[in-house]
Amino acid sequence: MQETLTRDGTVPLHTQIAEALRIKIQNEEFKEKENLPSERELAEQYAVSRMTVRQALQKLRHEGLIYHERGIGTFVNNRKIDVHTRNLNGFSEEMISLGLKPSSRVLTFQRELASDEVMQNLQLGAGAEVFYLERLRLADDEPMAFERTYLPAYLFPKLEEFDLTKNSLYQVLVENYDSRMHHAEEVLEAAAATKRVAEQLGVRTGAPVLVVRRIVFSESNQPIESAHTVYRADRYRATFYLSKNGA
Amino acid sequence: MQETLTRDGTVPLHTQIAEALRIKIQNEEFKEKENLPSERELAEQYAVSRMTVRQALQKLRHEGLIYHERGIGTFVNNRKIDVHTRNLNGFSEEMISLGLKPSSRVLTFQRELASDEVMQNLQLGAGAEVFYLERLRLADDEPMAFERTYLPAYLFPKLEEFDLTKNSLYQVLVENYDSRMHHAEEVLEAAAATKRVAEQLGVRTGAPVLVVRRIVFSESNQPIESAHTVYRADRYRATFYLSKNGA
DNA sequence: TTCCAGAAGTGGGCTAGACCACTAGCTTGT
DNA sequence: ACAAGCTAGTGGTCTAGCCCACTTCTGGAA
Repeated sequence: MQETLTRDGTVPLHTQIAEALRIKIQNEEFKEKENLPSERELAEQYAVSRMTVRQALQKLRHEGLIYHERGIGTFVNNRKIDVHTRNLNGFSEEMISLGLKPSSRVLTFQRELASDEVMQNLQLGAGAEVFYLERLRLADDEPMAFERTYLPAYLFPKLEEFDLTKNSLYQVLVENYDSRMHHAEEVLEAAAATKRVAEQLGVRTGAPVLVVRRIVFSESNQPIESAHTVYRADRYRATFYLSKNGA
Repeated sequence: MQETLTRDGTVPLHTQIAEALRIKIQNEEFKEKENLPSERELAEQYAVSRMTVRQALQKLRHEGLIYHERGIGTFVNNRKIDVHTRNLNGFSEEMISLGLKPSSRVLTFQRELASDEVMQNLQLGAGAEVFYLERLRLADDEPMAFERTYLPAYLFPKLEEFDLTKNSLYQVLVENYDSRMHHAEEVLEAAAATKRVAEQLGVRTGAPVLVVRRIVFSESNQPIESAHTVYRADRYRATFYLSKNGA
């Protein structure tokens, strides 16, 4: 049973193998035997070295899709479907994955001097300018969150020309500035809605809200965005997946 | 400059190398040149194969300590210190890492029939029994959180004999049942404090609180614990680190 | 029938090479 | 002075093996 891989060097073999296995896992093709073929079997099937197979498996293990048991084999992690694990996506992508229709109402969008807090978050020098974007985020046309976003102005020239009502901010950044987010720090806390936020969200003043502060970094660890999002507690909850050591 | 490793097979070489490099990074020994030696140099220094070095580096890269630039080299990620990233630790460990003194007041500790929700969370069958542990968690002798914990009774016989006022629950589980947590799912939401919780936490009824629901799994993906923790919003915030794809 | 030793199979670890794409700096020719 | 091309060095990928610790199964001895 020879599986075929593209060997023109455009896509690494271990990536192709990982993708192929990921699909088979999603289709539950291993469910009968409850486990994957051994590393040596896979190496033979794909006609690659065992090290390459191990590299592919490691990727899947890191994602929590599979786990190894020494001396026994490799197994599919049949944990309940990730209803929605919070990851490095923007609001739009997140709502879509939840089956909701995202939209935005831009309340403010201007270039301004960075405040001390923003300067520190974005690691900017004194006098640096930022884009300030204030949006009401809707899901199925109902208010879901109130968001304040700061972006270093020098990184995104002419950002003001884009329509952020329809487009995902992250999409604009990737497509027009080739700016990809790589990792982020988030701080979550509970708070009571202030008068202004309560009015926008359509809840009473003092109602509980979930506040998420997020700083997004590029691959070279440069801060790209600093955001402050206030979610309605009755409509939103954040799900995380935690793992030990990561190995 | 030959670095020495223990080669008796007790600790994998790549682990030793990763540890050695981690220490050097923390001591900022690479700061002058701003980068690490090349993989080939490291292989020579430690007298191992380059693949082994790469394995060590991959571990560090996963932790966000370093990053690679193709054709250039490997660099230390000089991001600000992780003040406190939420990870798979219990309350006690978390408070200690924050520099606070943890303690507990056990309000309830009994064996009981699992409710439907708990049954589902812990993947138990009908009629299964669980330990129910209700604790007020203190930091520096001030109320920080109100916690309800459920554990499958069949996994932890005689759990009732331990003093959970002084000891960390996770410590008891590891030391006495060899039960190690491997990963967890957490759901965070904001809420208003109920009367009972408010009294225990010493806040007014309706004050905002951060509710964390956590299910902890073993390495073989078996649910070990289901917890529901209500944190005072004015004393606690949760910090997470998010990364793309994990590669 | 029971028990135990061995064999076979598994993932974990490691080696000593190889070729590739990419970057930066140097050299050389204009 | 400048640009083009070369070269050395880097991480990315891959190979074809090897030994180890561990589990499970199986067949033979007690």
